[in-house]
Amino acid sequence: MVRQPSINAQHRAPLSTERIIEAALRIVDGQGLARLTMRRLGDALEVEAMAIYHHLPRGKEQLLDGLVAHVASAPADTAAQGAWRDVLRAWATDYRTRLLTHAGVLPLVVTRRNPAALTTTVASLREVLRRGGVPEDTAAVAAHTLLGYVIGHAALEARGTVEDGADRATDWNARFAAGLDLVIGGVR
Amino acid sequence: MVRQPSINAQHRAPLSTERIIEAALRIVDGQGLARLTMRRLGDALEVEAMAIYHHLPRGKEQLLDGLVAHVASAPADTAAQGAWRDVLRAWATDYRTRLLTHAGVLPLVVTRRNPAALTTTVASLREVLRRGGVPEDTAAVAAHTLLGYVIGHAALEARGTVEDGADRATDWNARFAAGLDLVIGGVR
DNA sequence: ACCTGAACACCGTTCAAGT
DNA sequence: ACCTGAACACCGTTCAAGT
Repeated sequence: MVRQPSINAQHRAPLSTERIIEAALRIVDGQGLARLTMRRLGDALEVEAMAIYHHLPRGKEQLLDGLVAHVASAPADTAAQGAWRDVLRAWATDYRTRLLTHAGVLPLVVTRRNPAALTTTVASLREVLRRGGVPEDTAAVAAHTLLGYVIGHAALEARGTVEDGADRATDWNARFAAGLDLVIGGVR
Repeated sequence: MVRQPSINAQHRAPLSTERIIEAALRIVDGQGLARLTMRRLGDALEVEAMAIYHHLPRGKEQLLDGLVAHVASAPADTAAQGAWRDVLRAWATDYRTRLLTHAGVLPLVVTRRNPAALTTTVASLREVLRRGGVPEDTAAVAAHTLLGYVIGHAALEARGTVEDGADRATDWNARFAAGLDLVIGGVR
C-alpha cells in the first residue's frame, strides 16, 4: 500500500527554487528588502526556514542572487523589426517599469557580483545597435551608457529625489523619456 | 582639584557624530557594508556599541543616512569659470571616483529615502546649466540625466559587469568618458 | 552629559534527526 | 529526498545603572 502524503503535503505545492524566489520577491515588493528573512520566507511558504537550504544550499546569498537574476535579466528583443532607436526606447521603458516595480531589489542589482544577469541584458543592447548598423565601438559605449542611465534614473526615482522646493511635482515619466531621447539621440 | 579623566578618555578623542561616520565609512570601504555592525563600529571607536546611540538616537538608520549624506552630497562648482560642459565633465569625473571609492555605500545611495544628499547635488548641476544659458526645462532634464548616468555607470562598474567573453578587459575609464561625452554632448 | 552591562527579541546557519 | 527542531553565534535596540 502506498503511503499517504500528509495533509500538509497535499494542499500545498512542493517547494522549488522558483516558488522560493517568487515568494521572496513578493515579500520584498510588499514589505521591503529589510523584512526578507529566511524565517519569514519559510512562513510564507508554509515551511520551516531550514527547508529552504535544501533548494538553495548557499542560503541567503543564493536567494539574493536569484532575485537579481529574476529582475535584472530582461534582454531587448534583438529580433524586433523597426528602427533600432525605437527598439531601444521600448526596451528602456519596459526595463524602467520592471526596476520600479521591484524597487526593493535595486540595491542588490547595483552591487551584487552576479555578472550573468546584467551581462545578457547589455549584450542584447549591443546586438540591437550592431544590427542597426552602429559601429562596434560606438555600440559598446552606447549599450553601457543606456543601461547605466536607466538603472541610475530608476534609482533616483525610487528615492523620490525632489529637486525643487516648488509646488509642481516632478513628472518622472516625462523626465525619463526626455533623458532617454537625449541618450539615444546622442548615439551616431 | 579637577578630576582626572580616565586613561582611556585621555588617549582617545571624544566620540562625535563625525568620528562615528568616518569610522563607519572605513569599515564599509575596507570590509563591505554587510560587516558594518553597531558592535564592530563600537570596537573600532574603542567604545561600547551602546555609546553610539547617544550621538545617533535613531541608531543604525541614522548611521546609514549619515553615510549617504557623506558620500553622495558633492555638488558641482557653480562658481567655476569656463564652459559649462567642462565644468560638468569635471564634476562627473570626480563624482564617479567618489562613488567607486565608497562602492560599499552605493546600495544605500540608491534606495535610501534621504532627499537632502542628492537634492543639493542635482540642484548644483541645474545651476551650472542655467548659468551656461541652457533653458530651464532642458537644464532640469539634463541635470537628472547626467546624475542618473553617473550613478548607474558607477553601479555597473562596481559590479564589474563583463560583457564580452573575450580577453581584452573593459577599459572603464575610457567607456565612462565616452558615455559622458554622449550625454553632455546631447544637451542643446 | 556620556558611557556601560545586562537583557530581549530577533537573525543566518549547522547539524543530527525524523519520515 | 525532503523537511524539522534544537542549538550556536551573532544582530539591533531598550533600559537601568554608573561616573
